[in-house]
Amino acid sequence: MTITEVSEKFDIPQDTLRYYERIGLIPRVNRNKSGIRDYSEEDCNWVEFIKCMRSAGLPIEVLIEYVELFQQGDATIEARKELLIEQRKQLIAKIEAMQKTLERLNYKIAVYEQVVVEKEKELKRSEN
Amino acid sequence: MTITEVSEKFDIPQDTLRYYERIGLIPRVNRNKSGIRDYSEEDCNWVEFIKCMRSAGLPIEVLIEYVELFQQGDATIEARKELLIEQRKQLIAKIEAMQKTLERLNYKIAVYEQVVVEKEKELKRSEN
DNA sequence: ACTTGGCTTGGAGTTAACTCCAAGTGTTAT
DNA sequence: ATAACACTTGGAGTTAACTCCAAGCCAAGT
Repeated sequence: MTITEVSEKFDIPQDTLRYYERIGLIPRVNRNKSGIRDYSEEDCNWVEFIKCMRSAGLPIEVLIEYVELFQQGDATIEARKELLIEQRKQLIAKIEAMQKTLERLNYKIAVYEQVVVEKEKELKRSEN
Repeated sequence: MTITEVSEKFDIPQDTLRYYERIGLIPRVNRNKSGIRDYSEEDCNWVEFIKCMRSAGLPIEVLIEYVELFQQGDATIEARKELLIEQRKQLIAKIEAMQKTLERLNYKIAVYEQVVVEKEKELKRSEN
């Protein structure tokens, strides 16, 4: 797959794909004879995985570490697992905080709705 | 309340509190005769509200707009309500995306756990 | 009176995460 | 063969959201 195809498939700018590769957020992609990137199936899986993790706010730094561990082979399986568990913990906390904020927004919106209703009542009263 | 107290109460750096006020993310706080901030009850409520919304990732830009609308009085109630509804929509989407990522992390961790178990079995076998 | 310490302001600096750009190379169409 | 085009690289620029800093003010303690 060319970079253009991958960019379209995952809706990630080409510059971002190159940037991710440069900083080691995805393993290095193979080039063809003329030096142009040729994404393999596995490369695509990495891109998709990273996109998913980034969209949930996992920091790039941590993901780079994960990729580095992965490239060191089986000896780092335990470390990778621990890294993911730590990130899961933080993700759960973030989701919980957001849920709280959501409830607060719901409440605030409900109050505004009530205010609007009151105003309409007043309006009707004054129309008589 | 002094800025030091507010900073400690909400665990927000003083510089951040000043910054929030400077950019209009919270309404201007009154100063005493010698020009020092004296946070009222309402100021504190704003700080707490903004902290909550920011922690859920609502952009500063949008919150500034909310504060501006608020300061324009009752005529903007409908607009404020709409703004909050839009932000709620986006927050729900974000939470859903994060939940998906969480499930994926759970799955990945489970796989790693499985691998670790397999490795242990192998080890035991080779010990015989 | 003088130092200490917390506060003020406006402005500069930092960090994370892109995003853009210039200069250059290789393939394809005319 | 020459233009058009997609791609390459390394490096510079941008954006959001802080974070730090210098210079100065003012009240309290010695």
